[in-house]
Amino acid sequence: MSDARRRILQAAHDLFCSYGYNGTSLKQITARSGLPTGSVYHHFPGGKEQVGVAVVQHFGRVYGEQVLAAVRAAGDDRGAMIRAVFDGAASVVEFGGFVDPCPIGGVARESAGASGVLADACDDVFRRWSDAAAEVFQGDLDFAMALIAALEGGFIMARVRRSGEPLRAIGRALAQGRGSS
Amino acid sequence: MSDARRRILQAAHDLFCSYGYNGTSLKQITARSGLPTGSVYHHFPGGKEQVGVAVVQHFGRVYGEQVLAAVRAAGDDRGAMIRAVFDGAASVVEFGGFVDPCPIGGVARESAGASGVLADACDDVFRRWSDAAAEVFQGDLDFAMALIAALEGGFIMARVRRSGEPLRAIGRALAQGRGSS
DNA sequence: GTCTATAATTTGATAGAC
DNA sequence: GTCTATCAAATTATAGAC
Repeated sequence: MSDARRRILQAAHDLFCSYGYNGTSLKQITARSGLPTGSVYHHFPGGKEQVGVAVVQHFGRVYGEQVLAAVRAAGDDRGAMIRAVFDGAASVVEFGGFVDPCPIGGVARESAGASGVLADACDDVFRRWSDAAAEVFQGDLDFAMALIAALEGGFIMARVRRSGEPLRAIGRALAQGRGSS
Repeated sequence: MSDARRRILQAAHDLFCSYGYNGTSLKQITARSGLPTGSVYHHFPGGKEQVGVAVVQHFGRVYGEQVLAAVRAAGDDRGAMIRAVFDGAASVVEFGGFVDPCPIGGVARESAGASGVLADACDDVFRRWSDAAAEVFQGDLDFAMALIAALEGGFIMARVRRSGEPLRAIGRALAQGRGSS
């Protein structure tokens, strides 16, 4: 991947995390990446929508690996795993000034009714995350999806409250009765 | 509440559910409500942001009552309650053509990094929902928040997949070990 | 591949007649 | 309270020099 492409994706990612997909303009992306409009359209002829798809695909993989690593690091105890993920998410949100730590959920909600290719890219990421998490949880795909959904919802609640506590509360609730240590 | 105000709120609600807050223009709201720009600014001098706050406050109350009624109707069995809520949500999403059944979560995510008054209105709604649900669940505020977060996340997953199944899967997972019938 | 200039449209919002 | 006309700014996208 070229340096220019990387800078565009990183800038778009950061802006989507703060303002969402529709709330971010192409001008903001060029300003933050330091590259002019022409370069963005050279690397992404499909314009903003193609940038969005690339952000979802690239960072969907990155965050999937990160969360999975955090889950595995927590060991065998399922309750401890859950607590570790949500407590970690709370810390990240608090430390980051209550910016969305991941752009996927926001892009998904904004694109669901408007852009088929963006929505499909988001669905694909959710499927990969769910399948990967299900492996850790002894094939329990239902619980894996519940975990991801609760994480996405928790990000929303934590951001508008400007507090990591909702995420920690959700982690406590989900760990309950799941072998929490 | 005047008829004009009601029509504006309903139009904005419907559009937010389909396209989100930033994805909806004032022109779309006037077209759908059948009222001109001047009327919108007469009833909402604060413009689009004030319309957004009013939508969140009004429909936050409406949907809070609806979900609470559904929860109570399911009876004493906590697992059955949870299943009823998520199965019901899945049906609503499927029947509605995979439009968001509630605009709050989307507005919350889009406003969190941009509009203080909108984010505060969303936080207020989440607090009311959580407190009301906690009463049903014997004061378990953690679990009430987890339920709401999972519902919000489930809406996102269901919409991009164009299927109610993610919501049903999440309901099964959360009901597990909670006295499901 | 990078950059500037600009086109065509849409945005939220205002003014003022009725 | 309703409605039309309009503004200034921002939007995505394109053309073409370098």
